[in-house]
Amino acid sequence: MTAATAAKTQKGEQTRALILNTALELLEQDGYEKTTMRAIASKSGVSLGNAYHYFRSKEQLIQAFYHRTHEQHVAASLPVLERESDIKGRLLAVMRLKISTLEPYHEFAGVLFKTAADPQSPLSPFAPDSQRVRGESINLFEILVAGSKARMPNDLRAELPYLLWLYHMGVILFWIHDSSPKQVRTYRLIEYTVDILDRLISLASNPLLRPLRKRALKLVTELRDLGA
Amino acid sequence: MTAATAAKTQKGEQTRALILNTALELLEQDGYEKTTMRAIASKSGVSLGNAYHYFRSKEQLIQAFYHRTHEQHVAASLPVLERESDIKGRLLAVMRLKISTLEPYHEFAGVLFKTAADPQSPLSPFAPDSQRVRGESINLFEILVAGSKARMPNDLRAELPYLLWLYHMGVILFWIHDSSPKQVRTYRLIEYTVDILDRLISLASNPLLRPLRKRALKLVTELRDLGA
DNA sequence: ACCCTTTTCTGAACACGTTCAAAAATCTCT
DNA sequence: AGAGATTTTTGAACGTGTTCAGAAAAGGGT
Repeated sequence: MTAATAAKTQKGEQTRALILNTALELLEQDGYEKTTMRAIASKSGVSLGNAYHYFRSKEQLIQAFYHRTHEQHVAASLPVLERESDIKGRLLAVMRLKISTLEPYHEFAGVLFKTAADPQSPLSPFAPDSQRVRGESINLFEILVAGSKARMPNDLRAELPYLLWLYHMGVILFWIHDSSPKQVRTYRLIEYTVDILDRLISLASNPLLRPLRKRALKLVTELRDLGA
Repeated sequence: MTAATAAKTQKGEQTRALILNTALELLEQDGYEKTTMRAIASKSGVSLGNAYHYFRSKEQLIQAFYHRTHEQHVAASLPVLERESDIKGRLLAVMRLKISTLEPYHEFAGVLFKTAADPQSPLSPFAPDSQRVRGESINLFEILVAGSKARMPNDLRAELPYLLWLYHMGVILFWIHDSSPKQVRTYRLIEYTVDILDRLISLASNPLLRPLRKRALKLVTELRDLGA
């Protein structure tokens, strides 16, 4: 169980769900700062201490929020991935949907990422605690790659989902700092970078670039091994 | 003045400096969490309120810390840049020095980055408030590029410092999450990526890659314009 | 039905970052 | 040197996230 104190009773499950739901509700409604633990407890009709019985910290609550938006994103992406086979189109759609899914929360996304960037936080995308969420997230890009007809070297194909996930994290980081109206810059960034990535994937089969490709992929795998 | 309330009197300057110094001292000694505003004020022999007269927030204090490590990094880099002309060697040295400069603070660097990642925070590397620091930081890479004999297209040469700064931010992000002993993984990352970047710069003159290069550079400039 | 264990829940407390009105010290100008 | 304006400094207060000892409720076995 990646979460905090699990509920061990039927009643417990109920209370836990109640707190979580009101938390998400308040979070969307009032943003991060205004959503105090006291407000959550109060609106849930629960004592402050009880909220902490089910959620180790305020960040825990946020993690649940993350997970929800991720599920929305996957739900929105899958239908598109069914009918689009071009890898460029697939990636473009998935990335655009990611941003549009996150759009309503742009205001306090900074705080989200802020806690996520702290490696000591269980919220960190690289932390073991969020491994499940990360796995699910990468999984989407596995589907994206597997279902495309794009021709590319096998070694690249194996690592591409992870690389695209990394890329997608970078785009989110950009988006968080993007204060342009309707986040125009982020959408522009996506259009450009997806085009560039598409070209790079095409070029990857070129023998001229083979050493470079090998080198880059070795970097990825070696760092992964060093991590474990 | 990017800082908080400036000191307007000689005495004020003194107190301001006193608070800042004890803050940095405690920060290095006890880490972020243990260094409370009360502790800083207390050790400085000043009231809590007075600390807030000179520093708008705890984060402000941290920004000063950032700046100090940056200056140390530049001081360590310049001598090397004098005697090394190969761009690969220059970049390798600068990046290694960056990490070794930061090394003592790895433990609480997460918190540093945590606040830095919040776009609403003046500490954010992309925020207008830290423009000066960012400018100085990019400046180091301008020196790095200008003093190298590497041949490359002019359009790339113009944007390379900024791109390298971006790259260096990415490495720092990786370093923060790197819990391997002595941060071996980060140093490995640097070796690999510097090699790759060096090869990419060499390849950039190749006509085959011209459209890709143009496209990538247009992305950079266009996003910059959209930002302003 | 009883007791004992486990779980749920409460309310008060703590330390923290931050704010603010007002006192004290300092500066400025005549 | 003195008066008025500005700056520095204080101390108390507020609301926050979080903790904890223990009360209340629920569950389980005989």
